Amino acid sequence: MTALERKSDLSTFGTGPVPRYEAVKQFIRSRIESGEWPPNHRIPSENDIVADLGVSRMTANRALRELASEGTITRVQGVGSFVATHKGSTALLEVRNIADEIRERGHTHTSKISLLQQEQASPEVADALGLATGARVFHSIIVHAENGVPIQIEDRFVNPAICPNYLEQDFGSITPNAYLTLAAPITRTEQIVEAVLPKPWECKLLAIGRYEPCLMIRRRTWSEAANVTVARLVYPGTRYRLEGVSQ
Amino acid sequence: MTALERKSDLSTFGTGPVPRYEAVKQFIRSRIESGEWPPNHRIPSENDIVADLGVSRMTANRALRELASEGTITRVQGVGSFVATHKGSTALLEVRNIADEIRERGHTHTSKISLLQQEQASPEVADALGLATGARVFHSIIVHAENGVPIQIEDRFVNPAICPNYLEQDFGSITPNAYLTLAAPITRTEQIVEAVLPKPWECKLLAIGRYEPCLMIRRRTWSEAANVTVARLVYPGTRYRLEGVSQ
DNA sequence: TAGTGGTCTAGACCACGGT
DNA sequence: CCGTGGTCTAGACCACTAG
Repeated sequence: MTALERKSDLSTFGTGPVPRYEAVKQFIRSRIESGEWPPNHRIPSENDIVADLGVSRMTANRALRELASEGTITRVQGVGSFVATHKGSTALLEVRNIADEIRERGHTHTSKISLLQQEQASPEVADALGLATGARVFHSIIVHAENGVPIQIEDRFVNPAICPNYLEQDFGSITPNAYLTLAAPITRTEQIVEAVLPKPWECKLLAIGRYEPCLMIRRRTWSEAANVTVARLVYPGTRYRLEGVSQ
Repeated sequence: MTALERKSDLSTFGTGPVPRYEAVKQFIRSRIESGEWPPNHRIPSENDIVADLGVSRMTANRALRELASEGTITRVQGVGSFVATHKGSTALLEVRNIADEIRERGHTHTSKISLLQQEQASPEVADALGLATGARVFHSIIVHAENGVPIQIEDRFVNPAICPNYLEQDFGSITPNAYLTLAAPITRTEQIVEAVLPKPWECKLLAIGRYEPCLMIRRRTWSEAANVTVARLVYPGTRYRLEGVSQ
C-alpha cells in the first residue's frame, strides 16, 4: 500500500470549493511538511496520482508543475519528481520607488534638486557603471520629501550613452527613477542595504543630527546588457523603514 | 483587422523548438514591451487567441495564466485580461538565516547564549505575539559570531503554546531559527528593517562603539494561524549588509 | 523497452460580470 | 443573455532516461 493509496479513501477529492489541482498540491505539501517525504524523496509520478487520486493527468501535471515553479519539488524528465532540498528561512523584502510609496500613503511627494550636472567619473563611479575613469557621466542629487519632511537623498550617476537627455529633464515633475524607467526599461537590479552614519552635508540636506543612523541603499540597474545608473539612497532611520511580508 | 490577425501569417506558430504556450507568451510580451499594448490595454481573450493563433484553449489559457502569475498581465473573471500597470522599480531583497549565510561563506558560525528563561510578556511583546499582557513567554538572547567576531544579536520571544520545549533545546548546536522551523513550519513572515543606534548593553555584546549605526530587523513568523515567535535582530553596520539581485 | 515528464488538443461544465 | 476566465477530462504524441 503506497502513501497515496492510504489517503485515497478521500473520495471527496476535489469535490469541495478547492480546485482539484490545488487539492493535489496541498496533499503533496502536507506530506512534505509533516516530514513523511523528506528532501530528495521521490514523489509519486503523474500516472500514480492519476490512478490513486482519481484526477486526470493534466490536473496532476499542473499540480506538480506549479509545485516545481514554487521551488517545493524538483522535476527531471525521464527520471521523476523529488522533494526539493530544504530552503531555510529565506524571505523576501520589497524595495520600492520612494515617490510611489509616498503617493500610495496618500501623502504629498516633493523633491528639491540639489545638484544636476555633467562630471568626469571618479574611479569608484566608473567601476560601478562599467566605464573608464574620467569618462563623462551625469550626476544628480535630489532630496525627496514626504509632506514637506526630507526623507531621502537620491545621489545618482547616469550613463550618458544610454540616457543622453538626462540633464534636460524637469525633475520637479518626473522623478529620475520614473524617467530612467521610461527611457531604458530595467532588466536587472542589484541592491545593497546598510546602516551608516550620515556625512555632514547629508545631515544638512535631511535636517538631522550627526549621530542619527541612516539606511543606505546602493542600487545599480541595467537595461539589457548596459549598466544604466548607480544610485546611493540615504534615509533617516527615524523616518523610514523597509517592510515586507512573505507567505 | 486585429493586432492578432496581423501576425497570424506566422503559420509556423509553435512548429519550432519553442512550446506553443511559450510562443504565445512571447508574442504577447513583445506587444507589451513595444508599447503597442500599453498598461491597462485589453488583451485578446482566450478564444481570440484560439481563433487567431491556432492553438487550443488550454494552451492559450496556460500562456495567459503564466503571464498573470509573472505579474505581466491582470486577469478578471467575467471581464477580461489586461496589461498590468507599470510596477516601477520594485525589487526584492532576500533576508536569510544568519547561520546558513555564514556557513555558505565558508566561515565558522558560533553562538553564545546570553539569556534563556521564561518571563511574563510586556505589553509590547504580548501585542506582537497576540497574547495577553503578563502571559507566559520564552525569552532568549543569543549572540551569533562569524569567525569569532560578533555579528548579530538575536533577541527572541517564543509563544510557549506552540513550542513548549523551547527552553530545553541546546542552542549551541542548533539555532533557535532552525529549531523553530522544525518544530513549527513557517507559513508567514513579516519583516521590518531599520537603521538604529545600539543600546548600551547591545554595544557590549557586539563589542562596538556607542555611535556605530546598526541594522535592526524585526521579524515575526507564523505557523498556520498561530503567531510563533517575534525576534529583534541587530547587526553592526560595519560588519553586515543585505544584498539582493533581481532580474 | 518501459517509465518518466513535456506538451497539446477538443470538448465540456462552471462562476462571474456586464448587457 | 453572452462573453469572460477557471477548471477538468481522456487521449495523444514526443523526448528523455534507465535498465
